[in-house]
Amino acid sequence: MTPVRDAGPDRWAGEGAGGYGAGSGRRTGEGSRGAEDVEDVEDIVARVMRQWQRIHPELDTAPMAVIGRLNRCFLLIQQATDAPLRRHGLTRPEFDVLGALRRLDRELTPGEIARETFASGAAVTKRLRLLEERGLVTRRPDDRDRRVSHLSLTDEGRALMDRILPEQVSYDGSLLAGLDEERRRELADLLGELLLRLEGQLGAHRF
Amino acid sequence: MTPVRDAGPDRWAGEGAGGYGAGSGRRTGEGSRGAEDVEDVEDIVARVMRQWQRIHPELDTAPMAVIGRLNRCFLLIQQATDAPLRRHGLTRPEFDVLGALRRLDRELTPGEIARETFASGAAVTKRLRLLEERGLVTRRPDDRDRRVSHLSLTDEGRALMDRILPEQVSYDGSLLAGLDEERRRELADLLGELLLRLEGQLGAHRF
DNA sequence: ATAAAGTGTTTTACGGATAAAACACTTCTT
DNA sequence: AAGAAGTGTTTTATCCGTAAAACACTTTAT
Repeated sequence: MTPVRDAGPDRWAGEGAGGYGAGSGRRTGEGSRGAEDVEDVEDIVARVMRQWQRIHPELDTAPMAVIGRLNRCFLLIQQATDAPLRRHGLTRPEFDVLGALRRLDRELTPGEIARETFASGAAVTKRLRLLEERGLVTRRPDDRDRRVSHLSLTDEGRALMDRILPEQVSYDGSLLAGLDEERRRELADLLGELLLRLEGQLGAHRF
Repeated sequence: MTPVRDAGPDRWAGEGAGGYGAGSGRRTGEGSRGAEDVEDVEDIVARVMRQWQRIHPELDTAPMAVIGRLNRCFLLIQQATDAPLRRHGLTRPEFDVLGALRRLDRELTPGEIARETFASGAAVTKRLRLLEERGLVTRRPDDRDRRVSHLSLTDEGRALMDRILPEQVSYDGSLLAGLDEERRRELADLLGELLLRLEGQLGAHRF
């Protein structure tokens, strides 16, 4: 299972540089030789930072080094990981819904699913309709409160999820293959710290 | 300039957990005390990993620690940084177009802008129309090849960009405020390494 | 008991992005 | 000098997500 592109006529990347414009894919090096570890190759974000530095020499572009790269990594990873999902006929948001139902391993209301997957109620309504039509989830009315219903995976939905998840995780692992064990751990830790801070600052309004 | 939420009736986060479902914002700790550094608070991704571990004890969830957090950080940051842009009447993709024109500091064709901002040609066409109508960019026909035109910033467009960019960068800096200098550098380095590998694997088809 | 307020979900209107097709040229080939 | 291929850009049809409104209740207050 090798990470390959998804292709598509007009499109190639996942839309939106996200950061400060990102850059073209053209590499700096000349004739591409074997796997000679050149070590002075520049990633897209470094190139963009250099461009900005030239225009605004007084500007401290340091934040781009983190945020820009985060954006760009996300976009590349997102694009890569969407492909295997699509092969199973699922979009990522749909996968997220099924995933929430599977990992919490109980019935969920549409509202709970929305909160769990960080989606709007409206979006969840639509996804559930589709997933229900495809026989992956079922709905059971609440008998106390007739506004709400309880959703759960069908046997087929659960089977699909149990088939896809390990694939997806190991595919993700292959994307990280370039980094050794130690660095992956460091990266995970640093991102975890950042995430915790961000949740504190930005996610404060969720409770 | 404090990082605040964007609000919006139905919505709150930026849609799409991106990863393996992410989790609700409910913190694990009990009564929220002062700023006592509890240190054993769990981020959303850790919670989700724990949930999966319970369902599939044999599954190696390690990749989620990186990819899931990357996704989640991206989403939170994206949501946060879009707000100041919107206050200037710009969407992020529009900002990316203006940014490309500013930092490359020369005329660009629609195709070049598309490659530079990782957008589809169709999307760029629309954005350029809007930006042109707003007087932020101008179009000059090529006189060799009548298919192409050359775009550049108007004085107003350049002024806007020069006003916004430092704001945006320092805003981004404030999002990273939780991490000390050393960790920011480490994070930038690790992400840079990852990005380079990803570009090699996934971006191979761009040249 | 009834009205007012609140909550959970769905519907509607609309904007933005995409894939594919259509255009409008330019550049090769013979 | 045509005709065929290729290239850069725009248009079209369609999908998907959101914000806001609408529903369909339940709960609270009087």
